[in-house]
Amino acid sequence: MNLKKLSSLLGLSQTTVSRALNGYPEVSEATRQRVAEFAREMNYQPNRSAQRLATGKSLTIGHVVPVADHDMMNPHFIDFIAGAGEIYHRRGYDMLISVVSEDEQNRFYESLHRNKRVDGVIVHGPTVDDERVRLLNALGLPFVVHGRTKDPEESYSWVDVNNEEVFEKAAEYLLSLGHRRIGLINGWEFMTFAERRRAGYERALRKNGIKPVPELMYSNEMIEPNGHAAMLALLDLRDTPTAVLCSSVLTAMGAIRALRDRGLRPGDDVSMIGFDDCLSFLPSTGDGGLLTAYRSGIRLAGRQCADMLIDQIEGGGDNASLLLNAELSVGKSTRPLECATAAL
Amino acid sequence: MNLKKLSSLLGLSQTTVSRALNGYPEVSEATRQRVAEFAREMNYQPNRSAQRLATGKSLTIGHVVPVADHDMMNPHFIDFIAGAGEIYHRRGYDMLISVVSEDEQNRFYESLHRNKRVDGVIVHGPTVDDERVRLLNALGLPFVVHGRTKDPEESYSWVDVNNEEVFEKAAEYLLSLGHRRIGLINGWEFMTFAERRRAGYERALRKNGIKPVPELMYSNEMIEPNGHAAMLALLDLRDTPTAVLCSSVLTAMGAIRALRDRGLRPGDDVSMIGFDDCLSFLPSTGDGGLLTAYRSGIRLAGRQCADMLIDQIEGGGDNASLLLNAELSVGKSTRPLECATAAL
DNA sequence: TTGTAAGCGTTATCAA
DNA sequence: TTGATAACGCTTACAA
Repeated sequence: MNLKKLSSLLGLSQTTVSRALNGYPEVSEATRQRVAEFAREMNYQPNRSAQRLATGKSLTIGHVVPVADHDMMNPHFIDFIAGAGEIYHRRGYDMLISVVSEDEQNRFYESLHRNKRVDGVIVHGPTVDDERVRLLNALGLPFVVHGRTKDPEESYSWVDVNNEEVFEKAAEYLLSLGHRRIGLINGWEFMTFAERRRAGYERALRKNGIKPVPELMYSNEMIEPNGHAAMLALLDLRDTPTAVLCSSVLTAMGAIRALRDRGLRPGDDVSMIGFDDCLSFLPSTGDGGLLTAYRSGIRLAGRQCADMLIDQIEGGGDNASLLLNAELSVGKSTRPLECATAAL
Repeated sequence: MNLKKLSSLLGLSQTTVSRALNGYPEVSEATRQRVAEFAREMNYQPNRSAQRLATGKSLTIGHVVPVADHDMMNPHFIDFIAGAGEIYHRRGYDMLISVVSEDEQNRFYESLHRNKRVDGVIVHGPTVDDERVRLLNALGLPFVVHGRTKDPEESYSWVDVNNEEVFEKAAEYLLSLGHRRIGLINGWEFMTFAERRRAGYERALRKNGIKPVPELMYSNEMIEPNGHAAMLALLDLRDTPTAVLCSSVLTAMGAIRALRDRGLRPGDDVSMIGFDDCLSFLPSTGDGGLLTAYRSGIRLAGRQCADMLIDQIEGGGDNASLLLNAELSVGKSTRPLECATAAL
């Protein structure tokens, strides 16, 4: 069933039927009713390709993910996608996810644009100096970055969490509990979020007269085994940390496993704070939970990015930005220094 | 830049240019070369919507995921997507992911089909009696199921793991170590894979003269906290199990946490086998790893499903099916019964 | 080997 | 308020 048949059956022109279906004002209420009802009855659904061709809009948002990059195809990503997907569905957009090798990536963005396959894209996992931002700006393809680059001059839309502030506050919280030797298990620091987190951590230390030392800072992909390895290394130091800050709930889990391997207990022996994106398949963190953590719903970030991008596409609009606040919720993994068993 | 401009610049007809670009045989090698080069030079990329409209193919595969269903939007899903996405990219298809509420789901499949938005879909997480299979067969929309329904008469294409056999073998392995009281922490048993796993588990017990008892069997969403809760409940039994079979590496992690909460150790006190989909962000399981597990790469399943579906679409082909084998790799979490510390 | 012309199923511009 | 008619950019008979 297509427009032509539908309209001939109705004894109307395609134009009128199309207008009726798309809510144009110049259609009489009577015919609109009749058309709508008949269309439903006939199970008519407009051919999307034809619509796209005629309007020049694809009604599709793209997400390009590098195939080998674990840091992107990670459990956080799926939650983001779930959030964004809700919005796309609600606002009548399709979500196109492309799995592309690292080196084809730029060419692929160009192709998405030239092909007119998407009206815009979401950029995941921005690095400190991300070439995608320049590329997309050059192409004129609307986009929203989940996160930020380092350069404050670059203009683009973004949704991000207050990473620097959060890690500063987290470190300060540990300092307020009396901890002076605090470890950091961070993500890759060519990723902006990780760089910012380290900056916040270091600032808190410095404000308290403590010099950040490299031996307490680890930077790696945020997966459980890396948290485990980093914590083991920290525990092997001559002067071990009494508290550790983790950039992810996954590395925090690994770190806790390392503590247990050494017969230590989180909280009791070493205080731990994780940064949690509220992954639904993991144990609950936060108030009363296992792990003291700053929490920021990544699903929410997905929704916000999607809405912002569509607003931009439809409004032809200016760049926007949104800083989400992560908040601390105290669990069982942090303890004042004096309450802790003498470590080792 | 579009075909019209490109061809007029070349002094050729659209037809010839189109044919040259699409590898039709009736074009002279000389012009093909010339066209190809010029197109590259001009950065020409065909408008996908126009192609789709003209050919009637969308070159798109759909994945419909219910929004509220944690069991689907889970970390396994992302790995599947990564695998499928690789194939789509390689074979020139787009991946459309739709996040839809449970109750719109069927209508959405219809709409995808009527809209001509996809050439086929992958069905995730089939239940024992899955209405989507009937719906899609009725619609005539090509699809491949990742998993199976219960009804062996239903005809459709699928890719699945030997769930029943694997759980039978896993239980037998535990039995061979001397364990007689074996717990099962399963997924939701309206999902076919979980039902099959229980069947395998029960068969192994019965073959060894042991009657499966409900108090040792848990069925729930496969997330860490549920594994934790189930194991706690098992440990609260008057007669606790000496070994436990977990349907997921996530519930296995929760179960291990529960053991630790009670001062017990996996392997030493309670043997554990998990079913692992090789989630890259988790600690390694298998040979020499923490957890004895049956392993089956879910990413591979994604690739297989994608290839099978595209073959079916392009070949106009018959239904196919593929049974993947999971294999046991022994880690540190299983021990002969006599070596175990007397539990509790 | 190349070209002409008719779709594909919409939307959008005019005119009535 | 409605209707012809021309795009939209490609593919594909059919002709040459």
